[in-house]
Amino acid sequence: MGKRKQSSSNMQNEKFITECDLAYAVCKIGGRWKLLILGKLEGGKLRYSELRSQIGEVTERMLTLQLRELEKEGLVKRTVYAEVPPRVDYELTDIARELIPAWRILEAWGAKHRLLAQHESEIKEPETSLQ
Amino acid sequence: MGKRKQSSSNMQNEKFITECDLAYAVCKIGGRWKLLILGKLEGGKLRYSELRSQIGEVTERMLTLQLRELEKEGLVKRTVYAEVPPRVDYELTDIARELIPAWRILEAWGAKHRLLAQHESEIKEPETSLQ
DNA sequence: CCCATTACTTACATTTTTGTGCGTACCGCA
DNA sequence: TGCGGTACGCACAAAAATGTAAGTAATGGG
Repeated sequence: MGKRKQSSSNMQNEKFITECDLAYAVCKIGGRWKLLILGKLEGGKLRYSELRSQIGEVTERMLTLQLRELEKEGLVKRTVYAEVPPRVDYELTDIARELIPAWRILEAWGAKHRLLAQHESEIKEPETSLQ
Repeated sequence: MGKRKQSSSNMQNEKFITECDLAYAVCKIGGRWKLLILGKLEGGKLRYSELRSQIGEVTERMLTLQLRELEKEGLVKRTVYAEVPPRVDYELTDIARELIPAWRILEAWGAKHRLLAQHESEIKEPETSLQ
């Protein structure tokens, strides 16, 4: 999340991979906390502190980093009010909203297959099988 | 990609985050080479060596790791033939195919916004502006 | 016996991402 | 003058992902 080495193989490969439109898109939403943030913002504008408390586990540093990236990528809009104490709020851009249909599908898929996966693991691993 | 520390904050956070169905789903396809692999397999079965040569930049190690994960996640099916030299092929599972509609949307989004992003950067950075 | 082929392993190095803890500016209020 | 609240920034550390270079097994063919 800090600057990256432009010349590393890693970076070159990323460029190569994101020539695929699909990989490019997933890349934009692939950060650890990004989807959670975007999800919270679907309901409307939120301030930094609201996001922080709604997400709970996220640290301020991570929240800031992810918001900055989302902003750069054009998925969220950041608005700063010249007040003290400071007030900043974040909202989805139209570009982000275009992704919502895809989110819905992925969400449904996730819900379905997570349940299946849990079920399977229950079958495979009977709780502390004696003998 | 090696084993992960079950107790790390990182791991705990991942568990927390993937309680969100959407994040869970994206997590499954989020590896570096996964989407490229899945994309190639959309056209049908391919053997290991075919994938390797079609993707080009990927190393054998990475290809193997990503395929193993996709297999664990139930997105690809691996078939080994008892021959020498060995022959192994990979194909999408039904679970993976359920994701295709979402891929199409993301792909279209990626194509559209990548072009826009390129266009913007051309405006902002006139090619080696003299004076 | 030596070689080529395929689909991997393994050990190791590098790069990137994520997390921790603490510090900052601003101003109004007590 | 000291304190509290907001939205960060920074240095550092840990963990995870990715990349590099080499090696392996099995076996049919020369």
